[in-house]
Amino acid sequence: MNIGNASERSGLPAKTIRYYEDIGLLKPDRSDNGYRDYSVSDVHKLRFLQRSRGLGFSVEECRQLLALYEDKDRASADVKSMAQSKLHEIDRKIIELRELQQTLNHLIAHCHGDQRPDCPILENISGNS
Amino acid sequence: MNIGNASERSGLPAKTIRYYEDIGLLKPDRSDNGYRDYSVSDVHKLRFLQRSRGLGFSVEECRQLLALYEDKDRASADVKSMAQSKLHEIDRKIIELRELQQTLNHLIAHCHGDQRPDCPILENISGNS
DNA sequence: GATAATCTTTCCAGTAACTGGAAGGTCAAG
DNA sequence: CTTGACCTTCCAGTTACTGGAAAGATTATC
Repeated sequence: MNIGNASERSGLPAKTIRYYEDIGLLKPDRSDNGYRDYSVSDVHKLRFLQRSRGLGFSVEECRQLLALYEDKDRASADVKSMAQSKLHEIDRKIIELRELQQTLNHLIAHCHGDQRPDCPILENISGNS
Repeated sequence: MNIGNASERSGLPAKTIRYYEDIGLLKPDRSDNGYRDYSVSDVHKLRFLQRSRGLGFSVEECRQLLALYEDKDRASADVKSMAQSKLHEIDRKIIELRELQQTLNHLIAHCHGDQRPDCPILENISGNS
């Protein structure tokens, strides 16, 4: 499939997809006309990149995560410990998102334009867990 | 408090804190010696920035969220709808993180170095919800 | 079959959000 | 009063895109 189609399915702009190829995150086939030809598996990788980038993982982290399910010859222990550490990171991110959510909920519930100078939200907004 | 202290408490490097000042996210006082002097409220903002940046919100989104609890004169409806839309974004992010988590769990459970070329993880990694 | 619209290609420059390093001023300890 | 750990500004470099030009390929319309 062409890049436009891959872009639509992955949610990433074509520009970004080409950039990801430049930095070696994937290597799609080329059609006879020179156009990039993306497989279903390529699209899965792109979609994966789209998500994890949007959730605060760096490109290098994404590269590792992609390698994780591509390097089939890797030792099981390696793979597991890598995935495990990312799982912990994700746990932490979910907790932080919940705290952010609480903060915004407090904001909605308690501050309707009439709050005092030292609104308690200020104490909460930094996530005092 | 000096920038080093603010850096420690917020989890942001001093460089980044100065950069955030450059782009107008906060304006700490200055001591007589010219050193930046951060208030507790400044540190809350920095901590807030540290978190939301790490969770995939852009600097401009963070600027809006900061404005949201600083602009005390704003119409309540404005504030609420803004916070509300961010809440929805956060909901979506939490769901995406859970899906990422599932993907990694499957990876750990099913792929210990002996998977076939078309590992089912590939289907899952893109989050087919 | 010409032509126009809509792809696609590469390349190069610009932006966003930092990050590192130099050159120099300030401060607290010994 | 000097040493070391701070702090300052400024300028250059990096990461991760993003926009635009110039040109070739494909598809739609006349």
